[in-house]
Amino acid sequence: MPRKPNTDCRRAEIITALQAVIARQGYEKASIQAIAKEAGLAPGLIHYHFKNKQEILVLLVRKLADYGQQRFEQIAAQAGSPEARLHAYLEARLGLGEGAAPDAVAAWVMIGAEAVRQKEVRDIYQQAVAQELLLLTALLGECLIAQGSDAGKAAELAAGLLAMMAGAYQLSSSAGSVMPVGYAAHAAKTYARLYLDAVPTA
Amino acid sequence: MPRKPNTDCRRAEIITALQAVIARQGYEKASIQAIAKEAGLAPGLIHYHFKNKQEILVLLVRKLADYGQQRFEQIAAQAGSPEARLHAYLEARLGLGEGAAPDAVAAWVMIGAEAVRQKEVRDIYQQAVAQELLLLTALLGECLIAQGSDAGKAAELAAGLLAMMAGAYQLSSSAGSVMPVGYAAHAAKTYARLYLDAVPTA
Amino acid sequence: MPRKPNTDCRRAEIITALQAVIARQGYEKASIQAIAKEAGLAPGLIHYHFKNKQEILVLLVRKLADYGQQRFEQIAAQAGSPEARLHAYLEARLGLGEGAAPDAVAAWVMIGAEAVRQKEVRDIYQQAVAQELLLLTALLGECLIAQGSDAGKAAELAAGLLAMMAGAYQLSSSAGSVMPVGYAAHAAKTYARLYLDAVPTA
Amino acid sequence: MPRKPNTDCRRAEIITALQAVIARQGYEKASIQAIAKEAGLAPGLIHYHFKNKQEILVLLVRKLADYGQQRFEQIAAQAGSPEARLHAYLEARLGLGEGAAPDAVAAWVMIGAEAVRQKEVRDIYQQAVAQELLLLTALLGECLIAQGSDAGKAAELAAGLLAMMAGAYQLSSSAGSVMPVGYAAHAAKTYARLYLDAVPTA
DNA sequence: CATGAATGAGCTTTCATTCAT
DNA sequence: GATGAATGAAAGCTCATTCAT
Repeated sequence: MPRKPNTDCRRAEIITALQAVIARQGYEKASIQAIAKEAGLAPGLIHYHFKNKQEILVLLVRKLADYGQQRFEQIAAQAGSPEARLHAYLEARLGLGEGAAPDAVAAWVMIGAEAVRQKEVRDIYQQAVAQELLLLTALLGECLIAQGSDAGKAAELAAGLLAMMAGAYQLSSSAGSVMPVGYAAHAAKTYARLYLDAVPTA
Repeated sequence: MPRKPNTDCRRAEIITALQAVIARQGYEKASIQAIAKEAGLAPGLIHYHFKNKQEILVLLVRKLADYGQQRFEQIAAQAGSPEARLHAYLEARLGLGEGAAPDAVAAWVMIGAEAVRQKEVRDIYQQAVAQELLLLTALLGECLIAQGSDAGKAAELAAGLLAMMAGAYQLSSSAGSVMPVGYAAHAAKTYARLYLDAVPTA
Repeated sequence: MPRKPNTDCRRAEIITALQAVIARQGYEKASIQAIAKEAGLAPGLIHYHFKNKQEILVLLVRKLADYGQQRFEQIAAQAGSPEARLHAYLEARLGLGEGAAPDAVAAWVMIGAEAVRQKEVRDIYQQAVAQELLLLTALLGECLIAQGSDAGKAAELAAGLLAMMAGAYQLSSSAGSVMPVGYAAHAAKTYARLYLDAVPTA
Repeated sequence: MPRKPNTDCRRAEIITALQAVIARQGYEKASIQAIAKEAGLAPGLIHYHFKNKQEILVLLVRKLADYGQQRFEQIAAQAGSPEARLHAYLEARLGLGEGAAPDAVAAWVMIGAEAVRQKEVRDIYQQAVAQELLLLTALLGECLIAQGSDAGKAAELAAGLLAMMAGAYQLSSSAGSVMPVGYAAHAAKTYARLYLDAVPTA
């Protein structure tokens, strides 16, 4: 009587545990022991399910990147004007950045640092950034078209907004107490609004 | 004939070496061996000049924070309109962020991640962020007053700009190749310009 | 099939190994390598079973103190006169001090030196000394009462005997060859006998 | 104009500094840096005056042993009865052991532990112990002869008294607070008095 | 699948000793 | 004589990884 395989769920548990530990400790200090403890598993089991620590990290990066992507798809699927979608997007990203899922945000910040030194992480991280940039550009492009403007300026604004988002994540994790409360979503919306308004209609 | 102390210069060398290594490897992977090699010194000498690794980090954080502060003071000392000073400031910060001193920028990004997990680093980091926020707020306040507006909105804009700057640093270090070239300084100036223009004159 | 834990026995082995090494080398020179070698284990395993070296020491001190306590209880449980118990006690302590368990004696001497500089060791050591003093005082008190004297003088004699015992341990470990053979148990018994006889009966 | 050599006084300063540090820290933890700091000298100077750390230790052991010897000679030089000399001796040794020169006593205790593991130290330590034993035996022999008894029993009593003294030193350094105040000199005198009285006159 | 003991490399840190000045 | 920088070998400790059970 073979056991029912539970590999998939164990793997997910372990990845989630790494997310929690990495958010507190960073990747280097996220020891296998600590991950196992967080997941409530025996240390030896980690290497049964994963070849090595790096593999868990890679899958966590993918998971977090996909999570953002899914959120966008939900938003995109929503009915409503381009501008409504943009607001929903920024709210989803930056409302979250300020307390909603500090775990995921801090983990993402740590991964950003890890991306500086590990090519494998950097590749996935850059892919996620590029994708996000594309999505945001598309979203802004729709807004511009909806107001009868040329969509060409969307890329520039998207880059600025993405930087603002990345910075808001970083600062909320490391210096949240010295920043104004809840500034980020509002600042991003204002920036977008002013910028879009400034693009001349065709 | 007593030997002439050279501690100050050695300490500076070691701090600079840590900056270089931390920019490539992060703090955890910046081993004493690696720092010593970077500085061209024997490993044991590091601990002759510093109590421990943490002390070097703390001094590096201070040095980088002071560096930014000094740059601002140079700018502030320059003659010119508030707006000219603002532009000079953003150029100094973000021109730098895009290639001028990648070493310092990457080190600062790594330190931001370290700040998430180490209280001692976090405290200094937050102090630096708070200081930067004050400077930027003051700078923007002058701009608003110069155009006959109320300075009250300066803090909000300052927070948004600071986030954009932090994000630009982060992305330039970890995903520079997927971002548009030289977007950051321009995006920040545009954001500031549009925002300031939108504040009604008294 | 979970693996059966063997931590308790491994810990005991390691503590015993420390006792052997400390008896030869003292605590500072009892390196983890040396302890591991003595126990026939890999060095890394020591820190799997113990948080740090200090923890092993503390447990060794406790073990040795308890060992003395148990010996006393065996003696106290024996039938016989107070004086017989006293003789058995001194024989147990000082016969031991002169060859019976040189390992434990030398380790105890080294621990006494360590107690001078480490508060944590000192606390346990003092507790053991205080306990021994109480036991000896009680034992002597019974002797005095048995001969119809006041038990008040017991404390003074107990202190003197304890010092003689501690000194005999010290000298047997560091200068055994220059002391008369087997003097200690006899000297202690003589001291006790003369002292007790000198206390007036009520 | 040649400098006046101050080697002898420097060496004495360094030896005294080792005594102070060893009393607090033990020999292993008495680093050259710590000794130099205690003596108010530059670290490099230590090895100018001494071949190595061991040499300082050896000289300290000699110094402490000689110190005891000198004290005895002063006593021996005093006029008075053998018994008066014995009392003066015990007072000198054990009054000292209970607070008068805790520095020297603690250092001696540490050296006793070091003697267990270092042959070179052990040799000097044993020599000092043997010498002390001889002195004490002689002193007690005089007392016995003065009372018309045979001096043969002196050695046995001397050994017991020496152990009591060594133990009093050990306990005053490591567990002074749990022992009765000032017990040692009195206990030793009582022990000697009772023992001497019990030896039959010829 | 699961457990937890075991291994050994690598880290930070301490320190006796040497040596240029 | 004197200074203090410099060296390199060890120490304690952490940890990814392996493996017997």
